[in-house]
Amino acid sequence: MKYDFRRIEEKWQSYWEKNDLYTVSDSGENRYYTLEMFPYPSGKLHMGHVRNYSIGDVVSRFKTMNGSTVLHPMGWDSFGLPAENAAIKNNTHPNEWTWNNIENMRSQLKKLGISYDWNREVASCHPDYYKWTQWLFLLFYKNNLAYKKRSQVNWCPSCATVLANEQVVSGECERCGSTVTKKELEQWFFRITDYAQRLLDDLEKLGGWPEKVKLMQKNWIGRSEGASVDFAIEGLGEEIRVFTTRPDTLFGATFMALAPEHPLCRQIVSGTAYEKDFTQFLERIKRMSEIERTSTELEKEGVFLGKYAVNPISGRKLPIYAANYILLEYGSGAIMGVPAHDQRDYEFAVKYKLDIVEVVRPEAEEAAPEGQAYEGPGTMVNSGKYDGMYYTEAMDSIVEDLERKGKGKKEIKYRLRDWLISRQRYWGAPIPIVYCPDCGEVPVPEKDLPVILPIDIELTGTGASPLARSEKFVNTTCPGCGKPAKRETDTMDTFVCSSWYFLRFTDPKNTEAPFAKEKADAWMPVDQYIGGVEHAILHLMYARFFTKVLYDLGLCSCDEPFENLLTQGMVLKDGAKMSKSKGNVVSPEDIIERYGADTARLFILFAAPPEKDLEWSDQGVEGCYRFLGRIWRLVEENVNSIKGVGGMDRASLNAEDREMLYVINRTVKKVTEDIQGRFNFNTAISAIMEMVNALYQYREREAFNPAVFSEGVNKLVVLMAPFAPHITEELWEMTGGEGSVHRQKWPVFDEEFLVKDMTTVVVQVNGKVRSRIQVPSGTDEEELKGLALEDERVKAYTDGRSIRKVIVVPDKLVNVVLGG
RNA sequence: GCCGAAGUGGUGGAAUUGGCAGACGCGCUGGACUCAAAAUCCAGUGAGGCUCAAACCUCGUGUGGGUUCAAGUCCCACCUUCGGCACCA
Repeated sequence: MKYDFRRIEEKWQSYWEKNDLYTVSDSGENRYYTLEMFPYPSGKLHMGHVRNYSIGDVVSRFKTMNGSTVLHPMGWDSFGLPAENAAIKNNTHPNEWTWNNIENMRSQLKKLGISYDWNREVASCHPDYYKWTQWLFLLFYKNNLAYKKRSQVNWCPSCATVLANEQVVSGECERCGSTVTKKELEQWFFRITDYAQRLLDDLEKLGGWPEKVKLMQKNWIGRSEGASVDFAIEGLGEEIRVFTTRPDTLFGATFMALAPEHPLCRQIVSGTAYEKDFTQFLERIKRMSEIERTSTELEKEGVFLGKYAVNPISGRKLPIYAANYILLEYGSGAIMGVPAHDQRDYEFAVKYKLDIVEVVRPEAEEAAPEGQAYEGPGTMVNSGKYDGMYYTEAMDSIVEDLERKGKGKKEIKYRLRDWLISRQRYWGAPIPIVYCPDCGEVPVPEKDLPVILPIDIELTGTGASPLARSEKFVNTTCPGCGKPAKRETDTMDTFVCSSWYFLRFTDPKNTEAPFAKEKADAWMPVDQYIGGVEHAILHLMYARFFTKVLYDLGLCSCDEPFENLLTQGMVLKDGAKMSKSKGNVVSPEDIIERYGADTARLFILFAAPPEKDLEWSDQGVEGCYRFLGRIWRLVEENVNSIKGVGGMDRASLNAEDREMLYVINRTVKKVTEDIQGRFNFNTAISAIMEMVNALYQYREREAFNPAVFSEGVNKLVVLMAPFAPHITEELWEMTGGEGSVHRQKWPVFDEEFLVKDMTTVVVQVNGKVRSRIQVPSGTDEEELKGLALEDERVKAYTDGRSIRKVIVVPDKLVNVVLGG
């Protein structure tokens, strides 16, 4: 009988479904939560999905077989722009398009044979889900963590929506690549900056996260320690507040620079001869795109505003400029210019012929650079009473003096900004707020949730949000006074929906709350989270933020959502990411059709360790298919010598039987360690391949022991089960196994067979391998040394030469070091 | 510019704590089976030298140095590729 993967895979998939094999109960022992990042339902699985879910499935099945009760759910991150774009393009409705895609992808996932508990499926675009996304918004709102403000925001002209900072990639829209511009709008924000320090500190708790991801988050949060300093403006009752990380260089400040959009600029020039120049400058800056504006290449430029500020300690008068390299959003949008010790200020000072005053002198005279700023450590000069202090000492001292005068204080700034969550798009969770002419901004009462996203709308793809044009949606009554009012028409960023889905999976059908605390506490945190590294900042930071807020408000008992994180590499073809435009896409459907899901999974796990990029190889797939065929034949052709064979009689085992048992047990050990300790599925699979080769050889022997062979085949089928779940079910049944192979206990190795009687010890002379000797295991150092020196091959080298020393590593190696 | 990761045969990759470099797979070569092919099975396969053959010898993990009895692995300098951040004061 041939290996008929189609028949086998269909048979067992329906068996699993009929027998609820993967339905998990909340009350199980040793709870373990495996989670793969839920997909956007684009319509078709790609190889990245296959890789992600195959990894998660091995972990889940392995944990289950090791006695854990495993929660392994799947759902859909199903709000978002592509649905709208596709709907306009194909003249369908986002709702219809999305649900069709979900249908398709679910059936593809089932064909892959992943062990999901489908009873827990959620979709973020379903009212039963987004009701609670809205509920959480209101929770944030009530706790002053959601607020609306007018601000300069990133605007994508093509998507006609605002973007979060995190969604702007080098000045371009993450989604469509259009140049992002700035726009001043009223927008909703989440106060993630309140959590900046905790998000940073708690990275240390995440021992199971890759260092790389933690570092990326750390850089993104961007904590800088420094001081704020207030400079009085001469002839104007105002002060300029600056932020600096180098308060020690206060005496080196020779000018002030403000962001052109800084409100003080207008105030300073208002009604003066400088107003015209400034206005022209500001207009020019505003016309520039985000990329141009923030490019390091851009020449530093500014205009003098006609007034001076006063250094609060030295009393020096500093001309005030508006400068293009100062960002309104960072710090206080203003700086003190210290040309001698900041490269940017230096360039600006050279251009406008401003003074350059050295205040920090490097230890070694020659270390002071020519024609650029010195940003390193040193001793204070030209700084009055601070002269001679080491710069760190001067920092403390100057800040103390500023504090005493009420002109400054220690301060910590973060690069992280508040999270802009409103979008002027249709296909998202409506923000549950009503605007009443009398009561103002009113949250929708909990009992009125969800605010249903209307399905009967018109999508044109241009202009304002489609919701804004839906009279039926917009016009409502005020929950407070009952008079006519208007709904908020912005929807939430889809990252809001995906910031809590892992909690919903613990209690997916709850109609009273987003999730019950006991249920969340029973499963959370996620023991193993798996997904692409592209979410290292956005999703993972937002999910951490949400979890911390929910923890603070008593909704759950964990304050970090993901205990262990595995970031998988990309699937490449010909060295490049698979993409339609490159025409190098390999479709999972085709591979499953030709070789079966087991082969597809096996290849993708075998070709590379999970965190590295994986090069797709059609021939590699063939190889894995051949390997499954080899296992199939090994079992099928010998089924009679496997079935009904009694237990092993240990007393009657010969050396060859023991060698076979050594391989079997070594394989069990290695596969176990490779899966649980390091997720190195590639080496686990290669160890199984070696065992299969050994079993074939053992079977060829005339006097093979059926009990030993049967033992080997039995272990083989169980070890392969997490990788190739269908074929192993069939083989398990064929060899007379009871129940599902996936309900079997994970094998344990027998220490007895791992101890070999004889060991090969390598003998080196001066570090080069010259011989090998067979010795009883555990031979002591002295004896090994003697045996090595007596060896004929070794003697040929040592003859007539003095032996300086002999290094002995028992059971492994002897190195004879010759003198002279 | 700053931060980080990686570089091993023809190829994907092994080598887990400094201890036999190249496991396993792919490809290739030869053989068996076959009328033939496919499939399958068996053997070989880092480079070079020596040899009828085997044994054996030399070189070899991006480059150059170093530490060590012993280095793909540790240290220093550099090159290349990839990823993240980027006028963040």
